[in-house]
Amino acid sequence: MSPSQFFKCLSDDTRLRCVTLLQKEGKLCVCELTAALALSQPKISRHLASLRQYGLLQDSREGQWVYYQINPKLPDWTSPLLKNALAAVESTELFKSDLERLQQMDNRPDTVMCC
Amino acid sequence: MSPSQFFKCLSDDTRLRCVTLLQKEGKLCVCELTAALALSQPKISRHLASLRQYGLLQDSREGQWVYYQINPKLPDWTSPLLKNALAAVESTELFKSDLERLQQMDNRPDTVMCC
DNA sequence: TCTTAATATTCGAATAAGCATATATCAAGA
DNA sequence: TCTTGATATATGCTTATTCGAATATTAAGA
Repeated sequence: MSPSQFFKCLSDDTRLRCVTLLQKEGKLCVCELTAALALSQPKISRHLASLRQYGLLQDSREGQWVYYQINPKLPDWTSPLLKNALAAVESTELFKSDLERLQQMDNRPDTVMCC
Repeated sequence: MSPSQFFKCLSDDTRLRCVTLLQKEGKLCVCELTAALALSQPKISRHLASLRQYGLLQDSREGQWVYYQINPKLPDWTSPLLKNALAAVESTELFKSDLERLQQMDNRPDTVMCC
């Protein structure tokens, strides 16, 4: 992935919010991201797919759920950018609402499926 | 400027190369950027105008020449990101060529106009 | 197998981006 | 004022992006 492609991944609010949440939470499934961002499922899914195609995210299926996380095999130059992007987005109202909706979500798969 | 708008500014190769050169050189006029990137003048000018409209760049006319530089009044969260972007782009072949063409440019206004 | 929840994909439409070419503006100097 | 070099903008076109709505797929459980 080239630098400009990396920035293109973060150039859309929906994608940037997903990537930021994933940095903060580690691993989230599509329904959690859908609830957190309060957007339609196809919209979230489409953006996650494009982030995966660029190599920024990695997906893994666990039963019914598909989890996404930041691809651990990204080139070195991306880490500081991701870290500073997180810092920039974290303080926005938009992102605070995302986090709040995520925490207040009912039936989060992690808590339901355990053991 | 929102974070996603900031990233959109850097999501195009032409714009990213301009911003990177400007970070490295401080201040360049349109003809220098045109020579460095080896692209058409209208193309460069259009992208510079959009970077200016987003507030990422600042322009200043000095006689015939219009100089562009990184806007010194950017929000704080942009500085580390710009620094990271510079580091990421600097090592690319594309950018090395840009720098080389700039250094080998004839009649650079800075050198010609002095005193 | 039937159903349901989760996720992905397709389709068509609207909008935005990007480009090359041509032309306009602006400043300096003859 | 005329010309020239530097820069900006307009035009017409093509391609990308984004979206909502509908539909397909997948996995789990009854």
